[in-house]
Amino acid sequence: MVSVMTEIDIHTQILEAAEARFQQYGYNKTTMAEISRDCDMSAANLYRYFENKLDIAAAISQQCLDEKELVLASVVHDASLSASEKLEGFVLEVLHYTYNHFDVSPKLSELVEAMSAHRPDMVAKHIGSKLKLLSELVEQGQKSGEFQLESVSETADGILTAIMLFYYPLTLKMFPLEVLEVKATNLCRLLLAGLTAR
Amino acid sequence: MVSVMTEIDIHTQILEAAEARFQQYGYNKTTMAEISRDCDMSAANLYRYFENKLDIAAAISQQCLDEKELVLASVVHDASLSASEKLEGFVLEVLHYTYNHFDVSPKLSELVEAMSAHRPDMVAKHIGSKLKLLSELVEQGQKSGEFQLESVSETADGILTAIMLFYYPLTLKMFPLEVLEVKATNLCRLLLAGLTAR
DNA sequence: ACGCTGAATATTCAATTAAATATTCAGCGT
DNA sequence: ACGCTGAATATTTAATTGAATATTCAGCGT
Repeated sequence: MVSVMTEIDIHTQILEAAEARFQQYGYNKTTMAEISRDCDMSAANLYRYFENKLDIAAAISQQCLDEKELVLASVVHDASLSASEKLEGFVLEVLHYTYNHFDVSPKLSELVEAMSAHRPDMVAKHIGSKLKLLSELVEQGQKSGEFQLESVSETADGILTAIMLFYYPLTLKMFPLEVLEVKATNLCRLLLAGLTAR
Repeated sequence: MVSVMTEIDIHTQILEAAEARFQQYGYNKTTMAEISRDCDMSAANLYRYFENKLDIAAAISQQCLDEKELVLASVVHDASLSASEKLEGFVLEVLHYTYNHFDVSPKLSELVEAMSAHRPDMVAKHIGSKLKLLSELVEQGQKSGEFQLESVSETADGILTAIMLFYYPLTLKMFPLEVLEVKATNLCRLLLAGLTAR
């Protein structure tokens, strides 16, 4: 039992050390030796807890995505918001989350690159989660009579397609945040005009 | 007069030779020597007609964008289409145009990269043109009573934001064409639901 | 036996240099 | 003088190799 506890601790210890390094120096520039040193162990010992460096990055990235999904879920499940407010909150949350991530610690984009290249399933799963959340949101709006639409899944897919722009760092660097916020707001108004029952 | 004619011919001769090379081997791999050889002249002589290699690429890219804008304009100005049909045509045209470009001759993406990196104004101008076309489309729909909306410019901006996805080669390679077409259709339905007067 | 390490090996990265290419220019033929 | 070229120069790309890093593994201490 004690050994199990210890293993879990070491896992998280490694992840925390690695995350700090990735954040400050980026995925590519941090070495297994540095991570192991931060944990007072040999580099070889890291491999008793993770298959390889990419798996460490994947675990950290997964935490990140889980956290993001949690934030978005809290918007979708916030009982104090109307469906329209939820949609706008969802879109702005996506924009701000992505924007802050690449503004505060641009080094983390290396993690995105690595996962996109070597763990495409993870990215696909995340997209699926967001699609599910949007479906919930749309269905709630429909059930409450606030929205009026033909197909929940097609509508959710359409919304996700429309907000894809806010996931691309390239685009996000083309405009200042205020402009992006205006674009997000314009887009929401457009979408809501079609969804809202009249 | 004869010399002027000749100069124009040489210009187009160079552009055609370069375009063929760029299409087959890509921008990066074609050399000024090869282009000049195709035109039966020295490499030095190319510089009497274009400042540098990038300018040749820019001229070709501009032709390409002009052509694309012409196609989109023909959709917007097609009197036989309703405003809704124009919007759907516009979106599908963008999708197909981009898709075919990178499917038929993926090497041309090197031109896009080069222009994005070194001629950002060109890209911005093209976005502006599309925004103008969408504004026309929206305004026509409003004038005819088919659409009902608050602001033409904000609506056009929202639509352009929503269809940005269809400009990114990365995204286009994530899904097969049929899936993209479904996404485009879903998106159009969503947008039109909000625009169409009821 | 378990959890770890140091040293060995395999892979990746980075600095160096050689080669290819872009660009310039003095001067040739008309 | 005009339109062009070959050769010279500047810049970029590609190949090489040495160093750094990831990964493996035999074996040590408990």
